[in-house]
Amino acid sequence: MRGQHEESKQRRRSEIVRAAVDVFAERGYFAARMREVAERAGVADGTLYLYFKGKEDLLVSILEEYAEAFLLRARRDCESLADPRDKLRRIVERHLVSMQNDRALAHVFQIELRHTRRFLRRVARGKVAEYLNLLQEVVREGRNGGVFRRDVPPELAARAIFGALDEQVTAWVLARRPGELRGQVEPLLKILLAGLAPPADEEVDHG
Amino acid sequence: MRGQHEESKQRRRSEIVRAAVDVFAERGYFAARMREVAERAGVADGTLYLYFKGKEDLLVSILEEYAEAFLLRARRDCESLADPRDKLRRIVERHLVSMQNDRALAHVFQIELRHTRRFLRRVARGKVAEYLNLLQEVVREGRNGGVFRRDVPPELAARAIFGALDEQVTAWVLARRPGELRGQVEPLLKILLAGLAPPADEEVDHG
Amino acid sequence: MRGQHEESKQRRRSEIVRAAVDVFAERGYFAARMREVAERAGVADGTLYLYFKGKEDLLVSILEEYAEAFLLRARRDCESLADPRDKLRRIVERHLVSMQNDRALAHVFQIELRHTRRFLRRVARGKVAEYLNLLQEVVREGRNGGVFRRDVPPELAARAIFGALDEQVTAWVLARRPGELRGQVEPLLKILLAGLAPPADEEVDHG
Amino acid sequence: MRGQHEESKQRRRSEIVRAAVDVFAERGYFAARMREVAERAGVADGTLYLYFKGKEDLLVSILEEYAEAFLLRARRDCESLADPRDKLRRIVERHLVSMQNDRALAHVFQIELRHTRRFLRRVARGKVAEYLNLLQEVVREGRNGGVFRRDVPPELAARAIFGALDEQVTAWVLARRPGELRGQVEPLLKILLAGLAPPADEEVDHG
DNA sequence: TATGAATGAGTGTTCATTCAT
DNA sequence: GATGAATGAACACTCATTCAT
Repeated sequence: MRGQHEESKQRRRSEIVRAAVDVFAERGYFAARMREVAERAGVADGTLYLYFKGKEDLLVSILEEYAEAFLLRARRDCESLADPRDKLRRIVERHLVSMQNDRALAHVFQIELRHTRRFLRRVARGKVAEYLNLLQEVVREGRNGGVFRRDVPPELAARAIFGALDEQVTAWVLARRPGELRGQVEPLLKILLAGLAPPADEEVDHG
Repeated sequence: MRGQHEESKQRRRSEIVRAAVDVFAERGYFAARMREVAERAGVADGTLYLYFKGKEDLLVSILEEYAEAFLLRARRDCESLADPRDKLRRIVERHLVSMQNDRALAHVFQIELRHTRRFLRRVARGKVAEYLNLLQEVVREGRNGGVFRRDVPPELAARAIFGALDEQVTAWVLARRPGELRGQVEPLLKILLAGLAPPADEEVDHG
Repeated sequence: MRGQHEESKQRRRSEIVRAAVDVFAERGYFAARMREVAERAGVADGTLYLYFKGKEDLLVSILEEYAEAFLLRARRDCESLADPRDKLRRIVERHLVSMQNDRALAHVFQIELRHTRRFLRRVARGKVAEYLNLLQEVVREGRNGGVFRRDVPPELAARAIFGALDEQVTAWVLARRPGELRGQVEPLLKILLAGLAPPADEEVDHG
Repeated sequence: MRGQHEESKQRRRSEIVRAAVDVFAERGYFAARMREVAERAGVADGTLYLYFKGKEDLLVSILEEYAEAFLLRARRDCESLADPRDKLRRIVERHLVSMQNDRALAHVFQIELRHTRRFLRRVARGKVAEYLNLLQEVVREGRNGGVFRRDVPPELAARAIFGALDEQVTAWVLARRPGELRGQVEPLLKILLAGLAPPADEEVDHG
């Protein structure tokens, strides 16, 4: 049957992507060997090329498979919540918890995906751009709703939020004895929400 | 004279480091060829190895030469100012302006220096750690002085500040049509200072 | 079929070893280029490394492939003969004739295999040691049988035999107009057999 | 004064040659660095080239300085003795004792001087050829005097003598726990003299 | 589809030698 | 003569990718 076939193909693809995450996290992208990915996935060298164009495509696929899923969940979260501050809260929480739940993946996201300018510009930042757009949207909503300040450009605010989050994760990934990421949700939110809150003297739009 | 000799040696070293910054920024660290660095610096291939152990040492030296200078200036700034909020303002300003003034260097800092976990952990993050320590110190002072909030760990706050700054620079480096980094100083400071300000309900230490 | 596969693999391996013998003999080990060996064997550069660890392993393999075969034949010869003098005669004959039949190989044996102390000690001399052991065994037998002198240590005698043989081959290999090695069998044997014969005044063991 | 100057120049030259012997013996010719030779001799890198054409010339000079001296002494020995058997005895003794007295030099002679065919043919074997000529001369005298056999070509006999000697030294140089070379003089002579003695049935020339 | 043997492009680094001082 | 900083040619090996089976 066709469907079954498709499904098994998809499953193998995912297995290979997972193997790549683990190998890239262990060895680093450049030191990682396609052969090792193949071995870990339980297939022959050549089989990798039936599913992926090459080594870089494998990296891209990691990003697509996992970042896409993350973005999807984040967008759904936002749809299900009304207050932009709640949306932000949920995003921060999901971001940190997701990373904590899969350290190998976090490693790949924080380090391996940032290798070359070309890659960064064309691929990785594409997903980051989507993420930044989502954050920007939330910020914009908050501005319009009067719960976030209007005196900073939403793009800048979105980048600040992402950067603050991103750096917590990077530090955690590189730490020899990593602590808890989840525990950083609340303190980080305090800073971000206070930082985004309208200043006392800000004129409010009284529709 | 010995001093003159030492001096000319140091000058040549710096010329090579500069050539490396430019080549690494243009091609990326891995795609960069030592030969190209040598040509750009106006020396023979082998001469590079009289001044540096190898390609990676060249990367490390970039970090050391420029990051060290940046840190030194940042520390001096802090010493010359009393209010932690002013210190933060000056650091943010210096960070963004320094990067804007040397885009090739910014490129190397934001992208090329993050290549491998080993390198990141052992070398690049060493300097970041120093920077984070400086930020942490400022935050701590602010807490003690009652101008910054006490309900978030200073390490986390420092990472949030650094991350927010870092992401602005990365976006600027990757942008096809980069705008002004300097113009982001004030809006970013608004967010950071508001985010760090003591909440209205925080108990204040009245010495 | 598995056997066929193994067989073809073995054949290719031998072809590469042969190519290496010829190239090493022509250019010398250090001046020889792996690329040239590959070309001569009709394979790609990288293929060499599927069969051998590297350039030195190729040298070792020459020794193993050919010296092993020589030693095997020499041992069989000895087993098939009773009189130690006949054994010696056969060894000398085989040694000189083998070399004469493959001058490129002789070149590699006499010169290229002696390059570095480390190599000599660990590898080449291992085979020489086996050869010396065989010669020693023959000498010892001759002593016990009363046909060889007892007043010299068998190890020394074995080395003298080997050295005398070896030097004939070296001279032949280096000669611009090499003569016949085979013709040296009889005169050399005269010296060796007379040199090893028990002296007139030696006490004989009358079982 | 000119003579003094020449003398000091000659002394420095010898110091460098000695340094080369030691470094080549320790590291092997190829692994040896000119810089190390210079350091050991207490001169700057460039100074080596005031005394020698290059690395290979240094090797040649070792041969010339030491082999020449050896040959000279050997020739004098022969002149001072009448009986060819005594000459052979003295040569064997000198050969083994000289080597034993300078193991580093022996190492260079037995191994490092045999590196490349070109070198071997043009240089090293030149000295060996002189040595072989001397041995041949002794053998020829012995033949004429009726004390050595006539049924083997003197060249072959000379090579057999040299080879037998040479192999004792090589084994000693490569031995991890080298014994005494001097002790091998007598047993080796027994074999050689017996091997060269006229066979019982040989017709004797009664001039 | 899957295999895995074969391919071959690509480069950092060493070190003998030179030569301006 | 002596120095030693500078030169630049030279090459084994890896590994992502292909393709005949």
